[in-house]
Amino acid sequence: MMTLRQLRYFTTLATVRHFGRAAEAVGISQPALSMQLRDMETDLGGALVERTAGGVELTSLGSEVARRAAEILAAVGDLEAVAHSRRGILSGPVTLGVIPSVAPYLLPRLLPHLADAHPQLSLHVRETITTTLVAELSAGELDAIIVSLPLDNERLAEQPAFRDTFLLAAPRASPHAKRKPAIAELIGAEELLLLEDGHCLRDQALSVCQTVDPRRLRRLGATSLATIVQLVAAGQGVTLLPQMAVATGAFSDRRLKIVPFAEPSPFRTIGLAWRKRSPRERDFLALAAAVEACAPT
Amino acid sequence: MMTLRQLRYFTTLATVRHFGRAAEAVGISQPALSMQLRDMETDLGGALVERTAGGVELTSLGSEVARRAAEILAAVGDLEAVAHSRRGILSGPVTLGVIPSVAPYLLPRLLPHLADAHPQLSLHVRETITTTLVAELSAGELDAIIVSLPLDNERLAEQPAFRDTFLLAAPRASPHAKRKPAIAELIGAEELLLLEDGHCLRDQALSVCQTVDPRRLRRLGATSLATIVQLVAAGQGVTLLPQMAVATGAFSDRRLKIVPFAEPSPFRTIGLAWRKRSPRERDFLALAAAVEACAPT
DNA sequence: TAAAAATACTCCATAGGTATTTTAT
DNA sequence: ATAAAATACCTATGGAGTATTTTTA
Repeated sequence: MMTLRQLRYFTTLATVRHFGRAAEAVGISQPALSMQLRDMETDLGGALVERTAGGVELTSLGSEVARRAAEILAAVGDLEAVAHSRRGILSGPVTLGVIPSVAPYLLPRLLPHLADAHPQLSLHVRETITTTLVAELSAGELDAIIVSLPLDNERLAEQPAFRDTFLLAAPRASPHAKRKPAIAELIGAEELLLLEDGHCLRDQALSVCQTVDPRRLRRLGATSLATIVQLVAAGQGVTLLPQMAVATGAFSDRRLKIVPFAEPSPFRTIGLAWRKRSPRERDFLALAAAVEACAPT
Repeated sequence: MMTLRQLRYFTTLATVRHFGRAAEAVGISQPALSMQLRDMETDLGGALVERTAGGVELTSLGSEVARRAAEILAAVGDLEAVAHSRRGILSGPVTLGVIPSVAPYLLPRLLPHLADAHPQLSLHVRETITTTLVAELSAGELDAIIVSLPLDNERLAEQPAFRDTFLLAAPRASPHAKRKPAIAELIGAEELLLLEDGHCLRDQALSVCQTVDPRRLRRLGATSLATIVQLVAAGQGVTLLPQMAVATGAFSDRRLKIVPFAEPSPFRTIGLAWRKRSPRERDFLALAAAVEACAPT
């Protein structure tokens, strides 16, 4: 008789295509996974994978079964989710992804707030760039993500939480620090310091500074705003900071001047996204409201 | 962690609403079912049923979960079905329902034919009236049914197999036996002998003999054509027989005369029906073809 | 008090671990 | 020759059975 355990193991194997690594992924030994798969193949009356050196390939039956198994597991996940959400808003396990330019400034306020307002909520947070978050969200590894909206993804639902305006950070001695409001067009490509490729903040800053040629930027490989700001404070250039980062006071360096742009200020919209067919929409709307309440201003 | 076993047990409990009888239905003891349900409720974090004297009632969460569980189990059944059907056409287990006015004349030819042509097929046959068959088919207890078409059911797919014309069976001495072709309008309500209510053959015969007032029919409570024919042979009246029943030679009684009606002969269409979303359509089309090949003429 | 579900306990089937062998490139 | 999956064997978790108690109408 078919079991969900078998479906879980098999979908992992279908993704990883390697018995050993799939076993590790589901937290069992390789022989245990081999056994379960053998039982499943006996049950279904046909091979699901072709054993090759260097791993496994799915048979045509295997891909069909993998597709259906994924749907079934998603339906089971939804069933559990509805049940949990019935216990009250924002209770039960939620796995949340957050972009790096938001996480360090939002989470210190959001997490205590949620722990207080929703003690039944068990929140797991993962921090990485938008494209990875969207992939993991779509794959069901995350329940919701906090990113810059819109995502323009058919299968995801979105809820804006707050507007995050951009400010210019410049060394106190720099001509940019004297000028108020700041003028994006006066920023040179050689002085603009940005996070490495893949970070949405980089793309947003570039769309604000449209006169800057991305190819002429300095290659920094910086993965955190704190690093960039240290460079700015040391007089190495200027950067754009999201207001929420400034508001936390993390960058109150004496050597640094934070200057707003002219109205209408450039901004990005931070909000929540989740899979459209998720039965926990109510939870996610509540979560978005909590994010708005915790947004540093 | 949720298991399919729990879903299977719970959907049964949700149907029969009684721990003891649900346990019996799934073939385990009552305490075993209680345990599984308790685990499931712990898992989901809420009560699924309210324990009352005289049985159980579903909570609102319970009905939601039951609905989703049924869908999941159906999806699992489909997954298994596709897998089995990949092994070749008409292989694996198939549960087939057949109406009583067809079963005894079709099955003696169909079953050996299938056993020969599709040795991998494991066929379970159930015989009852159309309304019951449709209910069991919809509930997933049957995979396909052989009935008189059309059923006019949104969720079912149909495939006609053969045309079954009606013939008049009368005592050799009766005036009906002298007349050829037979004339439906000359049959009186007091002489027409039919199967009891619920049998589609009864309704079909009545639509052929539109001059007969159903309320004036004799109440026989007969559940088999053989019984009716015995009464006809004994001179108690006349009846309509499907050609397939006549063709098997089961009713070659000396005292009996079988007379065709004028062209175009009245007829019914016998065919197969199955759930539209079933992944075994290929199998059922093949089965319908086998039925056509085995139709007695 | 009678019917039904929950609890207590015992047993065994099976999922899973470790060690090893087989297989395929 | 090497990496990967299958097999062998052992352990332990948990599913299920019987007997019994608790609950509720």
